[in-house]
Amino acid sequence: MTARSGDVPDSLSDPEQADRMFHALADRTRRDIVVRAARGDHSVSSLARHYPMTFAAVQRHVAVLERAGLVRKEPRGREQLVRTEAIALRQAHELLDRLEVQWLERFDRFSQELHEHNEDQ
Amino acid sequence: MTARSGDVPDSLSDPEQADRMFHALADRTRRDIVVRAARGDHSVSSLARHYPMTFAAVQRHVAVLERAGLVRKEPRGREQLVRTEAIALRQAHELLDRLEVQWLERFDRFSQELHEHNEDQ
DNA sequence: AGAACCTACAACTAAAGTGTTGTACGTTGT
DNA sequence: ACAACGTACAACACTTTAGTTGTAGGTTCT
Repeated sequence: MTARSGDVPDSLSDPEQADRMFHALADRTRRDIVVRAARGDHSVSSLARHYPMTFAAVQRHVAVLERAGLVRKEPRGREQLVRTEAIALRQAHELLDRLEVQWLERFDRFSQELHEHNEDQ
Repeated sequence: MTARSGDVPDSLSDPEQADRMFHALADRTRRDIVVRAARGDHSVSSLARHYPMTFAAVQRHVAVLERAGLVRKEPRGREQLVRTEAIALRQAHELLDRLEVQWLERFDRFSQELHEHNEDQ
């Protein structure tokens, strides 16, 4: 077995997973759900009460977050408790790191060249 | 004047700007453009040669990145040089930080409670 | 001037995202 | 058993997005 059930999808090596992750974060309601579900467990319907939309709409938002690996649902009697998956947020962090590192490398090259020019004077 | 021309939009306090930023990153081609434009300046058409789509399509991707504040176009003769805006990437970082911090706070409370339980034994 | 190149933008099609309502089914509690 | 609650999911309408092609205008170079 290469992956346990419940493992977080790998957004670092799978571009489509990265797509899903950033897309999931590109919505105000979904970001708010991530924050609430990070503070503590909430059922889908208790989450739904905070937003100006139907339960079904919030249910779909949670599904988007779940497919992105940002959130996990755990059945608890008749309700589903939603929990934020911290590992996925770290992955998003590392993805941004990679983009930023590229920039810094270029910045370093640039300032190095600048330095060499100054030495010529 | 409260904002200079060329300032990066504030994705931290403006939810719609955060939407634009994450949405811009939720596409493989656009992430790749960010990386290339971070390594060095590229015209839109030189960027376009790397992707299996028309120049117009890539031009639109650059426009999405530009509206998100992730990239900046600078006219250079007949071409437009695309440069990655590092500040915007930092803002995305900080947005993720906020989400993660919420989780860590909850984790701290949880481990604190756990600790108190252990002390009872 | 004229050819080649880069960009800007409108119009169009196809696909995906977001919300709604309605229906169905398991769970809880009286 | 029955009502109330929580969830799942399909069908539908509307909007947005991603790609295409076509047209037009400015720049570079001979």
